[in-house]
Amino acid sequence: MDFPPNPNPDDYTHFPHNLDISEFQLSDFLVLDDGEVDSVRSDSASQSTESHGASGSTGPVPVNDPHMTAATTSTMKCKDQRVKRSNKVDGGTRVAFRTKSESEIMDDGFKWRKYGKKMVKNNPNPRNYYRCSTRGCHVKKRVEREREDPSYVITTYDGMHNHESPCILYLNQLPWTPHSS
DNA sequence: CGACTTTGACCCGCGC
DNA sequence: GCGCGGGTCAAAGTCG
Repeated sequence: MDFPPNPNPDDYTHFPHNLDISEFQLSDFLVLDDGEVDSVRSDSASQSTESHGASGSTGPVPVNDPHMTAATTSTMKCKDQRVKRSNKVDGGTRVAFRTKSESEIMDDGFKWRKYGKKMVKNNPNPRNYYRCSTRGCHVKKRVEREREDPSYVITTYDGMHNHESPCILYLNQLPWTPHSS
């Protein structure tokens, strides 16, 4: 078995701890009007510390988002109509991360295959579509740069992985890892 | 040669 | 009903 993909050790030692990151659960606020978005996010923030980070990569982990801009919320609200259609995704779990990174490739330990690229309205930057390349796993993610500040990358995960990260599997095989017991 | 990326076409839901 | 826009498909090209 090959070493799991992690080509950007300088950018991320492990997803996504040392990033300037913000995250939110789209399913929580997409259906809301402008005025309600903040209150919901603030409410979600109270849960965030318990489930710190998303190193598990799959669970919804809403946090308060000091970086969230009006532009971001408007962009996300545009997705509302698509969400209604794509709610059939596995598990219905949808989590988005907003990270400050020069690279659009968020290495979260899983292996992704790109299946589409699209220019979206109100954003000069293309949106990329990825699907988990593990057989039987239908998790998808969208990656796009924020229009207002291209140094931020918005990554949206759809669905739950039905397998361990190749990273975890590899670590489990190592004799010194605590997972091996 | 298999896995992956690219990219134009197509499909579908929504608003007007 | 029609046009628009987002999401997906699939063929062709690329790479290791």
